Amino acid sequence: MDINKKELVETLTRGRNSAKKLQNLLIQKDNDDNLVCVDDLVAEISQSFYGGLLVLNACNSGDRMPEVYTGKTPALASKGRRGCYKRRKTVDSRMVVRETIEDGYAWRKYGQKEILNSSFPRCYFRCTYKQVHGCKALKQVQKLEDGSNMFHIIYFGHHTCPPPNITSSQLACKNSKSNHNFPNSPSTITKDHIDPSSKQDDLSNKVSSASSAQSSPALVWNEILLDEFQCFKNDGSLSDIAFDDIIFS
DNA sequence: TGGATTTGACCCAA
DNA sequence: TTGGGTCAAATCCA
Repeated sequence: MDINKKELVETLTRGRNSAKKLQNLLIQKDNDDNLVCVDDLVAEISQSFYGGLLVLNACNSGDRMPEVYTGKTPALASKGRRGCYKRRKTVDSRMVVRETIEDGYAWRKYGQKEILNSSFPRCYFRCTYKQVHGCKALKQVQKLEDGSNMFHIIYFGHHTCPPPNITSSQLACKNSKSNHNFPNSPSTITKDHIDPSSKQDDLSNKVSSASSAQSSPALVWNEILLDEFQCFKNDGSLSDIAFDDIIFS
């Protein structure tokens, strides 16, 4: 347990440091060469929070420490002939763990695979507007094994299509009971796509803010981090820690 | 009827 | 050799 706490502190500290670096980069924003670095930082921040969540879950359940996401997820990519592809570079990936898989964008499911040693399939989505706007955004969704009803979501690439007509503040916190509809999102996905057994769960109508980060990076990422923090806090795991203490101290 | 989803096959990287 | 990412025909549904 103490080891887990130490691991959690280290993981969240790493995320905090990455967030600081990212914040500085976004403020400077005067060098295009920083873009790849920003992506790396974003991925690391996301991974740090995911790792922290895994540690917390392990603490709560008394389970053995899970392996923390390392960012070395093999990935997909281009095509040509059927089944012909190159695995995607992880530098352009962003990972989140959420109770909901909705994010306001319109996604079209193009595949689903049973994953070895995993109870739940991994689902593959691409932007609905791939044809119209040539949007290359992709998304992988897999339900977590820990019974927490949360989803491991990995975004690849960025939306080049127009963003959904919502602001990040309109996006719901996962623990809110309100529902949101997005008229310009013809095919927003729900939990049913990943876990059909969850049809009765009204959480399926919630949205997340993760993939809206492309529109205004600094502000939105701040909100994403705050959102993640709120969820940890609502889990009861971070009740005595302030958001600013973790992220922007 | 057209767009979205399902699902088995294909094929590459590890 | 095998796990996993993608394709595309079949099917579903509004």
